Amino acid sequence: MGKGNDHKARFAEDGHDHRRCVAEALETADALCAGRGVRLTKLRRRVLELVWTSHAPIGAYDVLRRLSQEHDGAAPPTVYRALDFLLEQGLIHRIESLNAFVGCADPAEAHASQFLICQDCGAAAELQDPAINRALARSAGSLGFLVKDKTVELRGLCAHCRESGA
Amino acid sequence: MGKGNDHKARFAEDGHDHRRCVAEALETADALCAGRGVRLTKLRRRVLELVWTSHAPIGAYDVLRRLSQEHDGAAPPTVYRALDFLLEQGLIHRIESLNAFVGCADPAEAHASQFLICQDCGAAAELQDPAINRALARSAGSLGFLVKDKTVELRGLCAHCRESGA
DNA sequence: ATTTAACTGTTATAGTATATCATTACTGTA
DNA sequence: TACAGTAATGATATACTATAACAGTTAAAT
Repeated sequence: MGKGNDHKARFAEDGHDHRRCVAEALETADALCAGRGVRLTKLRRRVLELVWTSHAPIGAYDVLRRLSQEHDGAAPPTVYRALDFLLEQGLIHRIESLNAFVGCADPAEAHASQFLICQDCGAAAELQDPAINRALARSAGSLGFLVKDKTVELRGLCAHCRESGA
Repeated sequence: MGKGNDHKARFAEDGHDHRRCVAEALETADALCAGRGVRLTKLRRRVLELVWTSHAPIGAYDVLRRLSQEHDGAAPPTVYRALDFLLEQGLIHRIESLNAFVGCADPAEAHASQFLICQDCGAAAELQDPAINRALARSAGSLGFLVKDKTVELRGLCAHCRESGA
């Protein structure tokens, strides 16, 4: 997961080894948190794993349902606190139009990301297209608007679902 | 904890006559709905007026609170149905990152819009920048993704609030 | 005037998120 | 090691957002 080489969207159907993919994300998170002096506790790490394990963006209450199977007394704040930590550390993203969360493909650098969300298979692909960011920055800048945070979410059909379905 | 949508601010158009602005939006809506053969009922029209009057994005339950003052038995479905109709007709937009609704500045043509949302004054300015749409279309198209719906929301500080405050 | 479809009323409930205070666990320091 | 201070988690309650389901009413078109 180097930083320069990952600007292409990847949908779940690409046939990658998702177990390996999750394991790598967790290792990356361990290293990042250690380097930053913040604590990726057992609970937070497990929530991150649950988010990553889901192919598609997953809701907080779905995380809670899974966590509850192994963790007595898990309650909404248990999950939301962990998710908040992971968001702060850039380890996951929140998808506003779905009220759901997804693992960040490139957590080493803070970044505003863009998502392509397939309405058929539910997968979300993360983009970081500089051309989009340039266009947004130009437009906002021309109005004197100081951008602090961006939400860019495109919903539709991924290439795979276009072919196989509709 | 009521969210208080009594925001003063309207950026990009400081000092406009908002009463007039609302009246014009309602007239436009009347004409559009008549032309389309759909019914802008008294209730729907009043909800549209409440959304426009707020000027900053307003939540469904804030609309409900105001509607209840004049309309016995108003309940969540009362408001959500009206909002759904207005969304379908393109008379309002939903802002995903706020769970709130705002009047559409140009309802005559269906369009995906972009928003600049000021975190200080709460106002939302609607953009329709072709350069942003081109960048989005190119990026999605290059991955074979068929875009059906777009959410573009930039949060930060409007020019006015940048100067006067933070 | 009657039929039919659209709209609204009403109650209940699902889904998403946070406030608050008590308790436990970690970190640094004497 | 013992202690104090801070961070994290437990636990309960509640707020906020949205929809389901069915009954009753109104408007439009025959």
